[in-house]
Amino acid sequence: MPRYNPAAIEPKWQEYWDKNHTFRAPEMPAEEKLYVLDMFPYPSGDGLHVGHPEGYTATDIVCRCARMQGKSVLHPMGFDAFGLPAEEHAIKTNTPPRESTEKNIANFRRQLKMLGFSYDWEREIATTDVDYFRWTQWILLLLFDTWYDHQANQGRPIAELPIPADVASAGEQAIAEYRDDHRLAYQAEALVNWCPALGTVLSNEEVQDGKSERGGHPVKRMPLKQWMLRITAYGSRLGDDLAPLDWPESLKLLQRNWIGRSTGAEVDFFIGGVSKFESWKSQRAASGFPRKPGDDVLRVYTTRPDTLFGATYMVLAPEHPFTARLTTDAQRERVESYCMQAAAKSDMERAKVSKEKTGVFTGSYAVNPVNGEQVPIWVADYVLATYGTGAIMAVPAHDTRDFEFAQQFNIPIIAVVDPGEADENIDRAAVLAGKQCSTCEGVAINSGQYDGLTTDEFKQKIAEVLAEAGQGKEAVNYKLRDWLFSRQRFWGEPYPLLHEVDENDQPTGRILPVALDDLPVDLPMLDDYKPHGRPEPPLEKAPHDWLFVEIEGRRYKRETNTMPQWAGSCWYYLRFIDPRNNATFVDPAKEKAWMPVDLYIGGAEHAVLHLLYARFWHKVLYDRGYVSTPEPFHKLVNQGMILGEAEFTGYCQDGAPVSAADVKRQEDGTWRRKSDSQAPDSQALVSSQTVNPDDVEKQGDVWVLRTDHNIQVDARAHKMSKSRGNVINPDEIVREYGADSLRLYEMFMGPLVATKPWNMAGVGGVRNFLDRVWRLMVDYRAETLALSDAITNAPPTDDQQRATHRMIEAVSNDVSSLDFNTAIARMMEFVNFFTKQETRPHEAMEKLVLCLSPFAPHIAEELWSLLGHEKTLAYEPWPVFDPAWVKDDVLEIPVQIKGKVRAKINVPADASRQQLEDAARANEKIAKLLAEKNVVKVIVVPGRLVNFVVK
RNA sequence: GGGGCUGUGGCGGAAUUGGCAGACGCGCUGGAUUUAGGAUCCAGUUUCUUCGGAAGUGCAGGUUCGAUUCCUGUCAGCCCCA
Repeated sequence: MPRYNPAAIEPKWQEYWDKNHTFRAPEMPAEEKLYVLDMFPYPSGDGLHVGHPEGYTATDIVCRCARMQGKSVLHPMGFDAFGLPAEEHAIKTNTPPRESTEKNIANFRRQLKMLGFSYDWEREIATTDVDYFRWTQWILLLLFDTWYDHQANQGRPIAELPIPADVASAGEQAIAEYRDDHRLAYQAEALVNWCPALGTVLSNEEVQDGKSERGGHPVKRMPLKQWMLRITAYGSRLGDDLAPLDWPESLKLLQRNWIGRSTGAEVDFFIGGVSKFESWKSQRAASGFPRKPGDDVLRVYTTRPDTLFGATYMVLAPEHPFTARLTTDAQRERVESYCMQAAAKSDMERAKVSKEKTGVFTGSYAVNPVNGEQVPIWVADYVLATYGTGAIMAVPAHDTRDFEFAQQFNIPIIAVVDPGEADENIDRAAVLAGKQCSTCEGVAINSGQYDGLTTDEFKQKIAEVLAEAGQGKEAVNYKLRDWLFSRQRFWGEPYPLLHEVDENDQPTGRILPVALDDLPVDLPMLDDYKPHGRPEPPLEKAPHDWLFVEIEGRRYKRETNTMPQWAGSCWYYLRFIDPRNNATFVDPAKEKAWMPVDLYIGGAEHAVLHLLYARFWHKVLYDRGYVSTPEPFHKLVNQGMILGEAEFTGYCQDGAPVSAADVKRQEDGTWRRKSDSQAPDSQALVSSQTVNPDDVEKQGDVWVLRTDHNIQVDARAHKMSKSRGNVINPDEIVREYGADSLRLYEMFMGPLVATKPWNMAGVGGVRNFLDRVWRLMVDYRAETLALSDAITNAPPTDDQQRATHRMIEAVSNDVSSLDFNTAIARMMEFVNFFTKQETRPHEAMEKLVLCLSPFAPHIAEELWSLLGHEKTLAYEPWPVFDPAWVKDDVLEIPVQIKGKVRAKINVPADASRQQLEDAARANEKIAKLLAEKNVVKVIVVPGRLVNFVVK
C-alpha cells in the first residue's frame, strides 16, 4: 500500500499513542511547565462542529512542539455536560438526562480521538461526574462561607465578619440575618420568565418578544426567591487585574465595559410628607446615612449628583417593593395594570432608547433633599429593578430618556448645567430653556448656593454635604449585576444547602450547609421529567426521602434550585491538574506547580461571561488561600469563526430579479425594495435565493448576473447553520481526506483569530500537499511500503541546507507566534523545492517530518518509522536551525529613484552603505536615469534598498 | 445611537521597525506524461498597455525620500453593547 492512505495510518497511530500513554502528563512538571487549555465543549447531540477543531488543533500544535522542546506539558480535555438540551430530551423521551449526556460525550470523545489530539485522556472530566460536581458544591459552600471585606479588599470567612453592636444586641436571629446579608452566596427575589402554558420557567434565550420560543405561549416575568452570587464585590478587581494579562486588548475592553464601573452617589428622598421633612432632616443629621434605607425614603443611585436641583420627578421600576405602597387609591387601577403589562416585557425591550416612553403617576410625592421641593413619583418600565436601587431621580434636562419621558408627560424640565458654547452641536439657548437635552458637563445654574461650580467641583462638594447631612453617600455602581445563580431546572448541580422547616414543612429561614463529609449531593432519580406546572424548580417533585433530611432532631428540606451551566466551567481548569483527588479539589503543591494556564484558546462567544465568572471564582479561591495566582489564564486567544462556503445571493420581486443594490435588510430578516416610493414599512417585500456561481461575473467591485449586468448579487459567506444547510461535518472530512488534512486545512485557512469561510477545494489542496510529502519519501510505485530511491545518506548540498534551515527557522518562529498558516506555507515551499531535487538527503527529510509532526502527526509518525525509527517522534528534539544557513551571501536589492523601483542589484549581504550606493550608481540603467538629474539625497538601508531622491 | 474589528488578484490569504505588493494554497491557462484520470510533473496567471512602460492594497486627503503598514475624514461589512 504505497499510496498515502490516512484511513489506515491514522487509527493505527491513535491506537499506538493510547496503548503507550504517549501523552500522559507528569503529576508534577519536571522542567519548564506549559499548561495549554482548550475551552471544553458542550457535548451536543450534533457532534463536533468544524469550529471546534480549529482551536483544538492550534493548541495541539503548540503542545506537541513544546514536548519536543523538552517542556512538561499539561494538555487536558473534558466536557461541559450539564445543559438544557439534555433536559429537554429527558422530558421528551422520559429517560434520565445522564443517559443522553453520556452517549453524546462518547461520540465527542470518539471524534476528538479521531483527530489525533495529544490530550492526556486519563485526565478527562465531565462537569456531570458526581466526583467532579462534589467539588463544585464544595466551592459553592465556600462562597456561602465568604463575605467581602471592602477595607482589606478581600474575601474572608464569614466567621470573621464584624458584627455591629446594634445587631449583636438584637439577638441570634439578627446576627444570622446580618451574616446572610453579607455572604457571597445569598438569596434574593429575582424575576424569572414563567410560562404557565409550558408549566416551566424559561431562560432568557428561550423567550422571544415576550413569548416562549417553543410554542409561542405568553411568558410572565415574576419574582421568585433565588440564589445570587455577589460578583459585584469583586467588580473593581475584575476590572483592574485585567491590565497585566496577555489577552487581546479588545477583549479586555469588552470585559471592562461589561463590568461598567461608575462612580456617583446614593441619595435618599424622603417620602413621609413635606411637613415632616424638617424633622427627618435633623434626625438624619444626627444618625448619619443608614446602611439600609428605611420605609420613609426612596433611595436612588445617580452618577450625576450635581444635577440634583434639576430632579423634577422620580421613577420606580414596576417591580420596586414600594410601588404598591406609594400608589394612591385613585391611581391604583392604572398603576396595577401598567405593572402587569411591564411584567410581560423583557429587559431588552424595556431598555430600548428608541422606544416610546410609557409610565403612570403613582399619586405620591417625594421631597428633594437639596431644596425641599416636592417631586412626583412615577412608575415606568424604562427603569430596571435590577440596576442601581431600582429607583431613579429623573433629571430631564440632562438625561436623554428622562427628557423624552418628561416631554411626553408634560413634566417640568429645569436646566441646571450650562453646557457653554464649546460644542457646536449643542444649542445652548435651547438647553437653558429646557427645550433640548444635554448630557455633557458644564457649569452649575439654578442650583442655589452651588451656582457657578463646574460639574466635577459640584459632584465632590455635594457628596460631602450629603454625607454630612446623612442624606447620601458616595457610591460605586456596576452595570455588572450580582449573578443570578439558580435555575429552575433538573439537570444541574444540586445546591448543597438545607432549609430548616417547621412541623408543616414551611421554611423557618434558617439555612444549613450540607456537611463537607456528606458531599456530594447527587441528583435524585425521578419517575418522569415532565414539568409539574408550578414556577418552583422540578426537584420539588423529588421523592421525599431525598427532599427531606433530619439532622440532630431538626427537619430540613433540600434547596431545590440547581446551579446554572456556568458553574462547572468556572473551575475545571483547576481540576485537570489533579482530576482524581478524593481528598481535596486540587492538591496545593500541584496547583502551585502548574498554574496559571499559560495558553487558553476558545471562541469569542465566551469572551465576557465565562471568562468573567471563572475569574470571579478564582479570586474567591485565591482570597481564601486555595490557589496561588490571582488570575487563572495568562494568555488568552479567541479563535475566529469558521463560516460556510461563500455563496451568491440574488433577489426577486414577484419573480423578476432585483439588484442587490436596491435591497435593504429589515430588522426581522426580510428584505424590502429601497427604490419603492412607499413609506419604509410598506415597501415591496423581496425574496432571496442562492445563485449558481456560473451565472455571475465580476464587474468592477460588484458581482452581477451574466445575463443582466444591471442586476447585482451579494457575494458572501454565512454562518454555518442547520437551516441554511451549509454545515460541514468533521466525520465526512476525515473519511474523505483524513484527519491530518482537516487539521492542516483549518490551520492553513488564514490567521487563527480571523473569521474565514470554508472552502472544500482548499481541503483538497492541503491533502495534495500531504500526498506530495508522502511521495517525497515513499516509493509509491513499489509493491510494498519502502523509501524512495531518491532518499540518500549523502550530505545535503548548500542549497538544500539553506532550504532546510530556513524552513526550520520559519516554522519555529511561526508556531511560537501562532501564525500556523504561514508555517504551513513554508513547509510547502520546502516540499516544492525538494520535489525537484533528484537526491533527497535523509537528514533533511527527517527535519521536515519533525517540523510537520505537530500539524499532521499521523503521517509524520508513519514517515518517521519508515525513515528507520522505532519509537514515536513525540519526544524527539525539535530541529534547530543553523543561522549560518538562513542568511544569503549575496542579496538582490532594489534600487529606487524617488521611491520607484528602477533596477535590482546583486550585492554581498554585508555590503556597507557606501558599497551599496556605489553598486547602485554603477548599475547601467540607474546610471542612465541619474545622468541628467540632480541627486538631492541618497537613502541607503543596508540589506534592504537604495533610494535616490532626485530633482 | 455608542464601542470594537475588518476591507489587498476570480477566491482564501502573505508582506520584520514604514523599505521589491500579491509568498503559499485554490481556481484558471498551456505543455509533458499516461490505457485512462477529478492522477502526476513542468511553466504561466493583479490590471491596462502603443510592449517603452503605466496604474494598483474600499474611497478622499495628510505625514514621509518612501505608506498595505502611521494620522484625519469617509463608505461598506461583521461583532458587541444599548
